Amino acid sequence: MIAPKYFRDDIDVLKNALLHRGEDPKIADDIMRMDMRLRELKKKLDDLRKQRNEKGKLIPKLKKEGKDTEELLSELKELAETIKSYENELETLEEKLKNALYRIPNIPHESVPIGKDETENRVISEYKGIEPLSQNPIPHWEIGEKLDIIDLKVAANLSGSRFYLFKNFAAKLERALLNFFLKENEKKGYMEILPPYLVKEEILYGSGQLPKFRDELYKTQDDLYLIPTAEVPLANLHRNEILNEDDLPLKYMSFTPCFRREAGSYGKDVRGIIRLHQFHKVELFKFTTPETSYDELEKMREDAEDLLKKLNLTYHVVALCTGDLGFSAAKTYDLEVWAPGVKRWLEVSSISNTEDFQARRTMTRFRRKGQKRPLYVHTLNGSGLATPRVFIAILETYYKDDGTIEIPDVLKEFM
RNA sequence: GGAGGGUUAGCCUAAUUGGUAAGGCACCGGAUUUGAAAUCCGGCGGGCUCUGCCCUUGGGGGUUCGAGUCCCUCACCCUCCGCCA
Repeated sequence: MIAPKYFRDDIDVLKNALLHRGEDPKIADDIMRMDMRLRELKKKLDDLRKQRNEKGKLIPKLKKEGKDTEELLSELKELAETIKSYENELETLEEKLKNALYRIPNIPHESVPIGKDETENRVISEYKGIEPLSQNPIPHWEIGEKLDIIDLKVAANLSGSRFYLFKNFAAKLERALLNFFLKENEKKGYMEILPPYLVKEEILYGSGQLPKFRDELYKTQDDLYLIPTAEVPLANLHRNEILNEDDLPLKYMSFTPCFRREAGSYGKDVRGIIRLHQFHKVELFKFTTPETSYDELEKMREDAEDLLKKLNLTYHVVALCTGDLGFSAAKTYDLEVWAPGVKRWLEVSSISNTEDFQARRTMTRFRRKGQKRPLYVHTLNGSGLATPRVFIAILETYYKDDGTIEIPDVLKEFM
């Protein structure tokens, strides 16, 4: 959530940010107008409440002295009604302002390239892994069928399209990958959290999925939502807390399934297991101070890259442009792995600094030594990493023409 | 699902028939000290346009001039019963 007070002097900063993201900048005017009226109302209410408190204290005093309180009581009754009506107006306005603010995306960092959509993203580095072991790499679904380890037909019978079912070697390889990720990340100081997979609505407001992306979420009859990523529970881990500066940065990771409705992606990635309603991911998450968050972003990117390097896979790093940036992010790197069978770059990690955007929504703060006022932390998230997309790259890269799959060395202990 | 008990600032604990949240511990800063302990002073929920004011007793609502206190409702925790991997 953005803070209106930062734009009081220069509303164009906000308008430009909205423009670069492809949003209507007009909403900025509405917000500043509401912000101004809100402050007026608060001031007015403060004064009225002060009057009420001061005069109310006189009542027991007058009674003790045996004096008549009737006149004062009727005055106070009127005052109470005035206060009530201002309170009603304030409440309505706060609701309206919050509603508007909840729908404003984060302000892009100055280093983010300006662009309208994903075509203007920038590839900033490329890592060359092992050459495909097959002369003529084939798509993972063909490998899966040949070896009888992926059964999309049964998955469709059980759950419909965009679900997968792994058998035997495939099931083991996916599990090995996830265990490998967890072990490597733990070495880098991320503490493992196993969170609930069902969360309350307000938790999704905190991380930024709601109110704008309701269509992407599965909701249960008890008004709990299936998490689309472990970022959701992790971002809310220290909700309403004031952390110690000495404890920062806090580094967490979670392995969870991720559930996404993928509404509006009909006809996209229909073959194979590239786009799914359920997949698995190890998520990395950090709570940092404002001045270290961009260094921590680079470190998190290196941590995620390290996993792909150890698997010896070809990948590149993409700096997202303003038009392709996610709602909560101020800056994002995508890691895309090369899948030689489908001949495509597949996004396996999206690493973002949300600055204080989520912290404002979740009220996650820290106190600096010797300072009274608590400050908002910065939060960062990134996959480290997601299956089965990494699985796809491994299958298509390590499949040999003799019909066997070589297992990367680092995975052997997990098989 | 049913019955009962509970929730006051990081923790612990008060608050006459309803009168405007009192203390303790811990922690932080300062004084004192060769240093430490002890002691003393100050701070120790949040916000603001900050000499001051407003809000804050699990959340929301109601009664009232005024609610920690009375009423309704929800959440969470504990105990027991039932069901259950």
